[in-house]
Amino acid sequence: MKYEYERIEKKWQEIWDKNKTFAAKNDYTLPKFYGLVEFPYPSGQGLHVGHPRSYTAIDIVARKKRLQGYNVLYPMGWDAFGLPTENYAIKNHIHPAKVTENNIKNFKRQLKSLGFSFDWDREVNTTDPSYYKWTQWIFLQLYKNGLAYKKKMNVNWCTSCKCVLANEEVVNGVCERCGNEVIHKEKSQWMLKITAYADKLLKGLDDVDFIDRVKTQQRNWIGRSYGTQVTFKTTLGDSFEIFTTRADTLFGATYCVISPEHPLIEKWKGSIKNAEEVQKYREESAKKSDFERTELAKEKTGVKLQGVMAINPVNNKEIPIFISDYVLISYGTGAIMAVPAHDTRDYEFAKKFDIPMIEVVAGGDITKEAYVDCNKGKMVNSDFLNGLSVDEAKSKIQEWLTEKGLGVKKVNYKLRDWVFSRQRYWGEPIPMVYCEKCGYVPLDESELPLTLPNIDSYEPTDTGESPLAKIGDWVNTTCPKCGGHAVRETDTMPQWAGSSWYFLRYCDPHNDDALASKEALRYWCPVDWYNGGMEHTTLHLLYSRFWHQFLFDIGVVPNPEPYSKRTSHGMILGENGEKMSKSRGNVVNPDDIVRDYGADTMRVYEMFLGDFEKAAPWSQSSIKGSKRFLEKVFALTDCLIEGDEFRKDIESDFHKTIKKVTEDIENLKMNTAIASLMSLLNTVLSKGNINHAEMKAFITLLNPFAPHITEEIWEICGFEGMLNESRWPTYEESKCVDSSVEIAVQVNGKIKARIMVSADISADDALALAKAEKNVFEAISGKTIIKELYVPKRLVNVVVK
RNA sequence: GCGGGCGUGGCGGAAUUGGCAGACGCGCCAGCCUUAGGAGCUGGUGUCCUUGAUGUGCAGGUUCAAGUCCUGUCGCCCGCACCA
Repeated sequence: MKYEYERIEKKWQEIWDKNKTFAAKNDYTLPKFYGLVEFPYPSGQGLHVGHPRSYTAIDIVARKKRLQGYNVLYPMGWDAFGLPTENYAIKNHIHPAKVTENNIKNFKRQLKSLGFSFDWDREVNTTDPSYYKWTQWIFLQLYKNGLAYKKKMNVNWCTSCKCVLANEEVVNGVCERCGNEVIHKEKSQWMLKITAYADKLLKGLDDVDFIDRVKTQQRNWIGRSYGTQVTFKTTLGDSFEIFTTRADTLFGATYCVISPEHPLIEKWKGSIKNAEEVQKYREESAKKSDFERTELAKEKTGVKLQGVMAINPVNNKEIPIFISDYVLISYGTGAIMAVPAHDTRDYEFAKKFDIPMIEVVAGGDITKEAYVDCNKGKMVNSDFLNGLSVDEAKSKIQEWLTEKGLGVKKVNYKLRDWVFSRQRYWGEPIPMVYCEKCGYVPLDESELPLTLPNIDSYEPTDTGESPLAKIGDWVNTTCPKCGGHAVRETDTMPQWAGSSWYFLRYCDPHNDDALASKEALRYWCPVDWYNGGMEHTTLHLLYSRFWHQFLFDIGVVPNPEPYSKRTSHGMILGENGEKMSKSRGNVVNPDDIVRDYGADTMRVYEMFLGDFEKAAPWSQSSIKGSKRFLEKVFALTDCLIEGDEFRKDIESDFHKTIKKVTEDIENLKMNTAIASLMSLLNTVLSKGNINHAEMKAFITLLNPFAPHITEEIWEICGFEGMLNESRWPTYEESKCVDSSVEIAVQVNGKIKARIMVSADISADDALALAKAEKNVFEAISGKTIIKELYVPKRLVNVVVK
């Protein structure tokens, strides 16, 4: 019989749709499994072959779990707010809502054509007012708990999107989305106080099963460091604070540096003799974009302040103060003490400005370079610290500073608060109004959702105001507090808002009274397994953990952490090994693959093409291998024979494969799971036929990977019911071993022979058999045996001299 | 610079975690079938000269035994990037 994938796949997709085969049950007594993949942004380009890599992998897990008796929730939805849609809408004069609707339709068709077992009854859409009502509700809770605030600040401004970006959205000084220049602009923005959760976000990582690189990346991003905040007095009679992790080197501090944005400069204006020069430097660094600033990072610049000196608290020596943009206003106190002998940046700066150095840790050669990694050295030139190790000196100086009230222990983070407002149309309106009398006032929860007004023109403005600002009817409103005139906030939320909690909505997607019922959340949360891209580690993944921990703190969700387990897939590259992109012309369209090879082949191929976690190039010729495999599997229906048990001679092959596939799926080793199924198929084919028991086991194991063809074979064979209602096969450990095995015989570690022995042979017998082999006998005769080893089921090694 | 990861046939990749390197697939070669093959089937396929040597980026080391562990070194990828 010919393998007609097109007919078979269409047939089963319709049956699954009609029967709602994969709808999660609302029976909260069953053991549950919640598998999650990142819901896509429905772009105009349609599905990328990268999407199915992640979706197929968790689909395989979900389908296996169902066969193992779990109540499985495997949902799908649309992260549909966002700039590309808005830009497309502007260009083509179609409303973004309409563009979104069309794109979703196309995405949904594509996803369905791949046979994913999503529960389509729970589909969510972040642009649906009944959904973003709850996104806005969460924002109000954040506001009421002091975690949302408005602040005038220097923000990242994308010159092309005409919109503010979060720090996480600026990549190498350019806009993450469009690649255009990002500059600094002073604007008043809504901020979310993610820094208040820095410690919780770090601590939570200890309790979850995330792959290490995700944990490490989040830890580095949060960037906690322990140090000391030290007070430096100045010759003007005032003082300022610096932050250092190396208080032990205080005696080596020969100057201080403050950031160009530091408020002290304004304060000292009257006393600074070179005010003009200083002002010029400040203006220059303000003009620099992030990109320029990092580019120029190699050569240090700065200006010495004339007329004010800092006083080193440990020895009361006067040292100069510089301003330089290598000190960031956003980290620590925006001021540092510089120890050129033991810090490479300070060293470089001191060389350029000819500032003296004092070695305070012996062991390096400071005429050549800064001695930074000096844990082995002893303190010198440091008065009461002399002779101590660095660690000893750290605690001693800390004690001393505390006693004199000159320095306190301090923890600093690299993490910044989250810039939450965007000056664009296609996002959730922020449910706040501004009243002249009352200031910012939150909308009453009963007013939610605050829907986006339907307008004709949503072009961004050059002034940096949201397009919503132009709609008088919408903007002008009354103050919920005093009833007087007020104006609405016209900025919208960033795309990350809707995706920060979507997995909660899947639990109970049609609830009008809450983001989801308590019962549903208690049953389904946390997500048991979440797979997604590494690129979201410090964006979506971190943001959603923050929101979730907050929702836990206010009693909305039952667990502090949203995801028990997080894995990540590698990218699928173009055939030439480069990233797939339109401009490189190496894009593969999933529709073409489904049409030419079938969904099952596509699924098997994407799982077989390499290590799941690593990037792998697409290979059009390799797909054929997966197609051939499925064709051979289908042809098994022509050689089916009776038999309700595995035949003895191939029984262990089946048990071993069941074990391997079962374990490999849990470890995302889909490539080796498929390889073992291919091997088993080859074994069966060499026998010439397959019996009922063997067929059932084989196609059940293959079902999660290739669901359509296996369901069809089940029907052709006349097995009872449907495959998706059957059970995952089990194995017996005792039957996974062969009774006799081939072992290698080595003499001095070199292979001389291979012999068949029974699996439970004794060491003595194995050695005796081995030494009787001709090659072995010749190699050892006349020599002294020093050592004899037998590694059960592996090898024998005879060591001679 | 810091952090994470990786180097195995012509290619994608396996290797029970120290125990027969190259599973499985692609490609390639030969044969069969065919008017034909970008189809199918069978067999072969790390390298080198036949015997049997050799082989996991390179150089050392530990061990009866190293792709796997240790030291050094070279190269590549990802993330962060003046975080004091």
